[in-house]
Amino acid sequence: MTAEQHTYQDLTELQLALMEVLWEKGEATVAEVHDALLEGRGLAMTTVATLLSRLEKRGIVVHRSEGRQYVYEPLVSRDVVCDSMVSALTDRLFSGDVTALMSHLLTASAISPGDLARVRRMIEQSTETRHG
Amino acid sequence: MTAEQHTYQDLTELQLALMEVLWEKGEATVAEVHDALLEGRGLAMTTVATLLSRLEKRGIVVHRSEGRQYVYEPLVSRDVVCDSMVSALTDRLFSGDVTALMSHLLTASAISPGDLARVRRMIEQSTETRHG
DNA sequence: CTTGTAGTATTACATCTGTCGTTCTCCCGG
DNA sequence: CCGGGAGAACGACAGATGTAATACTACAAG
Repeated sequence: MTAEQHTYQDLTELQLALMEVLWEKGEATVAEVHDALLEGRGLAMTTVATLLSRLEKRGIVVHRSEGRQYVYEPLVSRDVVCDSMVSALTDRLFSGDVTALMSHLLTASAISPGDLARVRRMIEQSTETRHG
Repeated sequence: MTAEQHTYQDLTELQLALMEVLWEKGEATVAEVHDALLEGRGLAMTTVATLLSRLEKRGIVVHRSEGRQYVYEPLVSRDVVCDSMVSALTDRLFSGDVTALMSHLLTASAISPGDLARVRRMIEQSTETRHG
């Protein structure tokens, strides 16, 4: 349990949207990210460029030049970000108690019986994996 | 499934800390909140006052005057905030799929066998509650 | 060599957050 | 009636974020 440094890599909705594009494509030019985001939000190209460069300043992505374009590529995996953000929430709201989060999900939240069954199956698998 | 309005009440770590005090005490003066937070962070009284008034502007707390002091009191329950923040995360990271979050918690995260057992018990209870 | 243009770099601005210092006010003790 | 304090009101400032206009640059076509 050497996990004690509080360096959550929390991303906002918009930042996550950009990253999502990079994660999916592996890498992408500013224009490509812009196009991929066009569905839904009408951001200017310069806006996307700004966002991307800020993300780079934070060490979350890097770019290389290709011709006169920048090709961005993620430096952190989706999994790492998920872990980080879920952990942050668990810490903030439930003092780091994962089961408390689970409990919340199972009760307060609107979870359908079908979901419940699926989750139960997941748990069983998890248990087996551990045992075997 | 009429849950489609995106009005998450997301609170930051610090804002949550303030709220935690109010939720615990039911209500509190600025000084009381300040004192309760002193352990760990050394915020100035004015800082706490500012934070609290900003929270009020957002409709999350209210205050009444008592003598020459302000007594703040929460307007939203802890549960509502938890719901909101967990939903926000689920939406952002897993497109609203609660089971995906669960799955993440069961695999990627460090969850102990004991926790797993506890969760399984919770699931069983949940199922029974639904059926019975 | 000139110019249009695609694409990056720079600058800007509003809002939110964390953090106070300073000022204003009003009540208590003398 | 007056001065000191306790506490609220106001204003400030820096950093992050969302959003973009404008300026600059370098290459391709003529």
